[in-house]
Amino acid sequence: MSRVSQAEAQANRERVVEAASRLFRERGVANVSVVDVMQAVGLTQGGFYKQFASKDALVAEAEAKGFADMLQYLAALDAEFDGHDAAVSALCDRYLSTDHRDSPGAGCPAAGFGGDVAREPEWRAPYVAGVRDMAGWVAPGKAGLAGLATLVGGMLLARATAGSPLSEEILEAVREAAKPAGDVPHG
Amino acid sequence: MSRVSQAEAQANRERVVEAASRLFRERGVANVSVVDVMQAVGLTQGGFYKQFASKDALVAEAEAKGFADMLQYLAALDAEFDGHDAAVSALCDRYLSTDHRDSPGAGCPAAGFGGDVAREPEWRAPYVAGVRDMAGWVAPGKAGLAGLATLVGGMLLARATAGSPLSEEILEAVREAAKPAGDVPHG
DNA sequence: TGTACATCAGTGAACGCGCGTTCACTGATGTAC
DNA sequence: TGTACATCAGTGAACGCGCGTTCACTGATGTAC
Repeated sequence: MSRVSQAEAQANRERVVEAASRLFRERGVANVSVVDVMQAVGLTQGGFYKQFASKDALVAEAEAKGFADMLQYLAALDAEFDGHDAAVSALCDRYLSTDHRDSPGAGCPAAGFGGDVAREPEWRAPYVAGVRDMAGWVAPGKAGLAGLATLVGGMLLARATAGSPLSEEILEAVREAAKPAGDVPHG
Repeated sequence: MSRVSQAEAQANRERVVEAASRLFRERGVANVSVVDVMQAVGLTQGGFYKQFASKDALVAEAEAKGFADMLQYLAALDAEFDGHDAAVSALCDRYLSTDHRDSPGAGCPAAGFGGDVAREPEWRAPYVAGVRDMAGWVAPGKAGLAGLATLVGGMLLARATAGSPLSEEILEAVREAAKPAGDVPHG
């Protein structure tokens, strides 16, 4: 295969960003190579630089894609539940689940990219925008920031202790603490 | 320099663990090489394997050292303040400070190692033990786990957004939410 | 206490390997006429 | 619509580099007598 159509090239580019967004969240940016990403979409490494200036540039796009997907998921929760409070409560349950803990590649970008972004100032712009958006959905102002911090911290601790009973204890404890007061259980 | 005394060798070994514990928290395990660690204590890379089986083995010791230092710090807080509740409240203020945000190498190991440990099952044993100890100090049972999650999540988000005003907003919001109810301000 | 020698912490060069990036090349796509 | 050719997405080999780890060597330490 050599040249492909412009539409196919654009689709390939998007698939690269999606694969990178997933792999970076699963293994961390430093543990995923350009070869890994390109192989994940069935291409060879050489073509990468026809689409991206550098691996760093891909990281920024992968973050933005992760947050865009997350916001879409949050909007879908609002559509699914009757009232925003119920949607927020449902997010707490789903966020602090073993499913989410064990699927970082498809999970929250604030948790999945946080460790890497904390160390690399160059990657912060999409992260800052994404955190503002997510926190704003959880609740206006400080309550949303604090609520998001609890969710993200709970997920980080649950993942870092996965395989020990402590991990499930953390999920349960944070689930109870994070849900809006006066909430009733739902399935 | 060639052979040194047994006491000096033991001291060198401890200095290596301390330097590794600091560097790993600052830059992440994957971004710190064995050469980096040995240079930080003024030794050459070859001698590393006289003291440690592998870089992985060093990670486990560096985690344990980080948590041991943290627990010592928490014990010192209890000695400094009048009553455990006051000590916990003081921890929230100091934990969620810009000083702590900007000093990951000397800061909380649950936050500093969390991102790496979440990805590497082999490194989890010291982390699980450390999180249990820290959470137990914050409060017994689920309240301690949830409280620690909020602190760790707040610090992760604050570090990943450092350089933006959002970072300080997060610290303030989580500080207010994390402190025990009915607490009075202190300096 | 003094001597002879075995031990081994630390040195520094080397190893194979995978990394991010570059580049000459390929050949279907897209375009000018 | 058909032809001629320029474009450029993707290939695959190569680059210099830093990684974790190994190893022959050094010489002061530690010990046996």
